Amino acid sequence: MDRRRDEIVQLLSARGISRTAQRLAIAQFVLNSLDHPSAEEVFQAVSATLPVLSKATVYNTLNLLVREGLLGALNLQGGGVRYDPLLTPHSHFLDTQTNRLVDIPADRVRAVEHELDPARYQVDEIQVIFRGRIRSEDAPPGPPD
Amino acid sequence: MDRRRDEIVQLLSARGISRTAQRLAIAQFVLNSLDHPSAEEVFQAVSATLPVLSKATVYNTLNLLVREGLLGALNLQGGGVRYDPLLTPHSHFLDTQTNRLVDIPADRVRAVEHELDPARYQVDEIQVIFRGRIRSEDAPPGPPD
DNA sequence: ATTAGTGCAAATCATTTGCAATTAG
DNA sequence: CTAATTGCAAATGATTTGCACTAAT
Repeated sequence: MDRRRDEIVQLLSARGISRTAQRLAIAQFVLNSLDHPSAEEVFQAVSATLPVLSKATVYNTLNLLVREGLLGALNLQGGGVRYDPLLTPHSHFLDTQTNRLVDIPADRVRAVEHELDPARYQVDEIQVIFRGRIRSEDAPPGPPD
Repeated sequence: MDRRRDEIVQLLSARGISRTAQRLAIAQFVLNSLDHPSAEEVFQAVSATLPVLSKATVYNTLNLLVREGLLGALNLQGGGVRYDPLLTPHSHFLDTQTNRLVDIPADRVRAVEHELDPARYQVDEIQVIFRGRIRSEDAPPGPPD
């Protein structure tokens, strides 16, 4: 991880996306973000470093990155889209207390993929969202079961 | 299935929801619907039988039913909430061709529930959405178009 | 009669779009 | 220079809200 300007420029120009200060800043922020930011959060964060920025450009650029397959988008309830730079298959856990969304490795839920009859269902994508509480982020070594 | 007025009235009054023509009509429609309608679709359908109806009332009533645990709500991408009268745990398959959303019995994906470490994650709800194509049109459950 | 529910229109919220000014190639 | 990109503000679409009016208990 930790993609920096050089790599970002590469990714963009490889797809014929012309290089602008706004796109660079937005892409660099969102492609390095760990916490699934909303468009508003991207706007706030990037505005801090790049004073000349409009929301329209944020939306345009985020849509562009998604369209080009560089960024994932997922919408949970509450009418807000969240962006996710992790493109390999994985699931999400939404902590209903903190509203924090954390990634769950794909192998944890790999079982699902084989549960539907392939003769009837052609599965292109599986989205799994767990909702509940995370007991501790840094897990103090609790007593084993 | 096939809940009709008597049962609906029961369900509502059991929760102290006063009986109005609008609520009855909306509840009767949505609690019997098989195809996960949107608020707009509920409005259209119910308006046909109950000419005096506003969208505000549709939203109010749908929110009420969800709040009272009589109806499920799920929002997929595209910014629209869909309502689901099936309250027992189950998954969904979204046919990306027809945009049709079908229920998948819970036992098909039961495996997921045991994949996360309960010491770290307290799972209250699991939402699974499959996206792809449904192959067979031979004898799908539910009425034909 | 008192309270709750409804309809309408205005208000929000997130996102999109039209267009003139600006910048990239 | 010519086309693409930006910012702004207005437009959109889904949902909510304020308030006068009507129906429920």
